[in-house]
Amino acid sequence: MDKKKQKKLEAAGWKVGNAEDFLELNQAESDFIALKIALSEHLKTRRQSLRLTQKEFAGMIHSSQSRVAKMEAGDPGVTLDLLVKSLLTLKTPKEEIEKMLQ
Amino acid sequence: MDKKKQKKLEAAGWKVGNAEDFLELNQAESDFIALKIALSEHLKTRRQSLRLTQKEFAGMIHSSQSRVAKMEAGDPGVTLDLLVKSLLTLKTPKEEIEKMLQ
DNA sequence: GTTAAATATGTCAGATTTGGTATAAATTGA
DNA sequence: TCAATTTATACCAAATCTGACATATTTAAC
Repeated sequence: MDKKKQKKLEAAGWKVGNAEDFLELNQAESDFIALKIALSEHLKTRRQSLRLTQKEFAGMIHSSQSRVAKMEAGDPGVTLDLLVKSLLTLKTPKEEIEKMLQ
Repeated sequence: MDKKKQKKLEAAGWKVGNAEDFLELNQAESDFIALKIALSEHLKTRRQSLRLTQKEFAGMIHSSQSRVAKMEAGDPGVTLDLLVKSLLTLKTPKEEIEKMLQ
């Protein structure tokens, strides 16, 4: 890493010159995974509270029962896009989405 | 739509029997688009406040300058996943992410 | 105005995600 | 128990998204 960039990152609160920048990326990645898991769990809870089957809900979001199952299982091959679109379709209150951000 | 499903949806606060279910889906979709735009604008602001160039930031998230430009431009072909990963990499405070949810 | 740096725009092959389908396993209600 | 419903798992071709690259445009500094 060149000195110029290092100064900029340090000014921005980054720790550099060791393995920290690598660790920080991992932190972002694990935060991202944690967020997806929180969203998937919430999706399942909310669908169930609305007494909708996976099949019924799949129809509402123009998807399939199997994909809804994967969403709720926290399958890595499910995008945040799909999870958030689903929660928005179920009109999840903003306060509940905020809670998921810890 | 069959009666059974209609009852379930009505109990969940959905308006059915007219064009509302169609409109509701559009509402979720426009909410989703609005969220992505809010995130992209915030990403640009935050990168700039950290005095990072698009190229420098691209390196931090193992992407390219052109993709960062597309993210910040609110390009439809950019996923929420990429936007959120980017914001997490920049250690965006939770409070700021919450604000973006209106 | 010139130059260099930064950003925007267009393209594309490879990778990932998608809905759909099939079917297995689990849950429910009698 | 047992049949019906619901959910989980596996697979696939089509669609979408990705980083990379080329290049045009804008911005900044002199």
